[in-house]
Amino acid sequence: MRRTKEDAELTKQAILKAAVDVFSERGVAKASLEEIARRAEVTRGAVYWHFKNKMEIFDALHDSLHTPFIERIMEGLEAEHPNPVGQLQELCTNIFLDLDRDIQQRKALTLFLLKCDYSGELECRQEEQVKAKAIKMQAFAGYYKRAIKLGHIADDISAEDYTIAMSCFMRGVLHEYLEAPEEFDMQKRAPIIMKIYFGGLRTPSHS
Amino acid sequence: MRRTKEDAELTKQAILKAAVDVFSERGVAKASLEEIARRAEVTRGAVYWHFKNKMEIFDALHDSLHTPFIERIMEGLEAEHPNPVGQLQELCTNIFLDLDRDIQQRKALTLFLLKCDYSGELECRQEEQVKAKAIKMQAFAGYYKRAIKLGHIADDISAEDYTIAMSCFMRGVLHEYLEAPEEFDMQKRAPIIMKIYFGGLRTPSHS
DNA sequence: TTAAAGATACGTTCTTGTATGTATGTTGTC
DNA sequence: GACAACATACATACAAGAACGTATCTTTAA
Repeated sequence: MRRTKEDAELTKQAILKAAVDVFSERGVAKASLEEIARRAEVTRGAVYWHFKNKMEIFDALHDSLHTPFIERIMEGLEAEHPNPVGQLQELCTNIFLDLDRDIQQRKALTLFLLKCDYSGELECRQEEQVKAKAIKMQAFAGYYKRAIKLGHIADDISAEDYTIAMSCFMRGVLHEYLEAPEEFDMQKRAPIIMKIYFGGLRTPSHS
Repeated sequence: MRRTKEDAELTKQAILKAAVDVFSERGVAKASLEEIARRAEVTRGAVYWHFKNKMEIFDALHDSLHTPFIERIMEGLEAEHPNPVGQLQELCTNIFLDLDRDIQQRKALTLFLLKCDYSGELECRQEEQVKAKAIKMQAFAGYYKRAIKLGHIADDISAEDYTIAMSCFMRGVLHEYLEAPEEFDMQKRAPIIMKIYFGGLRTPSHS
């Protein structure tokens, strides 16, 4: 038994770690607190001590794993770059290369994208996602606006549409990759498919 | 009570229709057969008469809705076209425009992509998906091979990579759209984002 | 000693699968 | 074409298990 505050924190982290595994294997809906507790080598009593219910565990995971991922994306966009499209391409490539190396982060993202549906109880969570997404989209759009102004990309399409298209592409890559990471060979493929996507955007004089 | 063969078929269809709704609202995992029966205005007895269990209902839905969708994609690719990339662009655009008009099909696709996770019992189903996908990818790759041979697109990238990139893009569009169909405005947006993606692929002399 | 940290025990709800009942169609036979 | 014999198409009832949430111990750090 763990009784110090530090040990209690360890227990909590063990529960969260076990939750990631069980959620991943069974899917969030069919995961039972009993199995999570067993994997963390505690009883359900400990789980209920640290968390109100399954959703609160999910929330805790979301905050500790998904949110940082989004923030990291934002972060990379802060510096003003002379070649916005090139910067986006590089950023996106690196995001996927890094993701391919970080198993823990990959597990978490798989969870949020593939292993749960946001209907019913989790519906409320989606609103926050929408809000966070709007901010992200705005940041991206800023870069496309600059690219248009600089004449790097065609100006008969709005920055918003460029952003949406890119967002779709990124999301699709994420899904295809996470569904079968071993077969995707991200290290080799990321630079290529990013080149296919972003390389095509530039006007002939700037490619 | 319905007793003739025709009426029994109506009952079965009613159950399937109800299942789509309940699956969509609760998610596949948390949907109960009791609720499906209630919506179809029958009892669980009827459900168990027509289907062995929840998974068999899911399979029936999958066969009746997802498979035709895939076949339709394949179909459009049979005719040999002088401008493969243009044909792909048109096909993809039309797929999304049609999907935006067909609520029933949209509901079903939402189900398979957003409302269920394929871990646990549904895992076996994924193998079929993988097989079907391989066939689809091969068909698509054929078109890119032709485009490369015709000099329409850069030849320093393989047809397979072009296909994967496209597949990612399409999937991303699907997800982004299905997550909030009302806000996406597919009718206006589909031609634009397809132009962004496919327009960029062509070599300067062929755009 | 007292309150945090967790184990144990219990009651309840939900869902599933199956067993059984029953009214209605269907088919073959004379 | 009518009626027995059977199959269909459900409804109802029941048993069993899983999972949940809570209430009640137990132990130990502070």
